[in-house]
Amino acid sequence: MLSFLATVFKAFCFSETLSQMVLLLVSVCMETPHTHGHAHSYTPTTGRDFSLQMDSCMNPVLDYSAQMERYRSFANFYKNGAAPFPQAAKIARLATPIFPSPMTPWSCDNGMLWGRKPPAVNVNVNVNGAHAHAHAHRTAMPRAEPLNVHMPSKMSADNFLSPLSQVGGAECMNRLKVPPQSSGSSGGGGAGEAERGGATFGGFALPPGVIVMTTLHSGAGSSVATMTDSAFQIAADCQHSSSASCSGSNTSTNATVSANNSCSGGAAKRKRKRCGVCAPCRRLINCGVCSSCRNRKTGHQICKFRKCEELKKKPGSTVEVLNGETLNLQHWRQ
DNA sequence: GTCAACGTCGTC
DNA sequence: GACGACGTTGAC
Repeated sequence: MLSFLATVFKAFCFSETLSQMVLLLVSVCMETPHTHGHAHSYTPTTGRDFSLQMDSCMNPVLDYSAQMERYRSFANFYKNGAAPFPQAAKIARLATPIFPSPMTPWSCDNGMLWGRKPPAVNVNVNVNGAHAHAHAHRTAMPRAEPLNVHMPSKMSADNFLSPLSQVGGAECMNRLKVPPQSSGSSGGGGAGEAERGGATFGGFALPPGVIVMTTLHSGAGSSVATMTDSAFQIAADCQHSSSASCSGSNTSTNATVSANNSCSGGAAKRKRKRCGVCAPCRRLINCGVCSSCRNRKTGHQICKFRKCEELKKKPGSTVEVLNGETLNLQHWRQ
């Protein structure tokens, strides 16, 4: 009987609505034990029985305050220097912001999310003054707003999933559906689509603010939470603005970009712009625990996990090709 | 003016 | 090379 109920519930969770799906996934992930060595108040269940898993899945959601306490304990743990901050691989696993709400899981001086519209992204990377069109038709990153901006106001106080829960499955899919990438978006389809088009989940795109979690239930009943690269980030807004090119754009943003970049030709050294398309650029959340985040006030540096891949390289060392791939010239010459 | 963040420099 | 501090730029 329990097995039957478990099966029914499992099917329900994975088919009814995305919200219920995410609820389950987040709950499972909350159960994922972490390895940074300090004790927490909750007791992870091993999942011998699915009904037990269900209990363990639901409790973290129901007991939201307890979960927030857990997150805060993480923050205090690292903030107090109780242990060296784990390296990147560990960060992705431990510091994954499984945020069940717009609330910040740990204190961060910038509130984890961008609070203002990012500056226009770099739409062309040039070498020797020659410009290349940005492959993505976007002139600026979409404004990253607190998640509850997009949600009904009552949501934050009650259930972070309620807005999604209030819609049926079909409507939910419609809401989540991101307009398909324009075929004219520089012809960069194929492998790069997922990268530019935001996170997808089970064949449908996810809107900004949805954290993608995937779980694998092994035959032994143990729940394993895995994450895609996009899981750590809030899916980027897929809305692309008008084509960004040095010659064709008539938007003010593009005009600015053009003026600020090589199209103006041999301008003095200027701040480079984030490419806006690499994975770090599309990440909207500051990790809150890296050195850049911790030293935000004095370091003036962007979160290490949001540092543009292009800006990490030395100026002039890369060239962007039309299909969106970036080639390292130094490597290219070898 | 405020704020985010790039560039640069000094230190380790 | 990594890191932190600071000046500065650019968007708002």
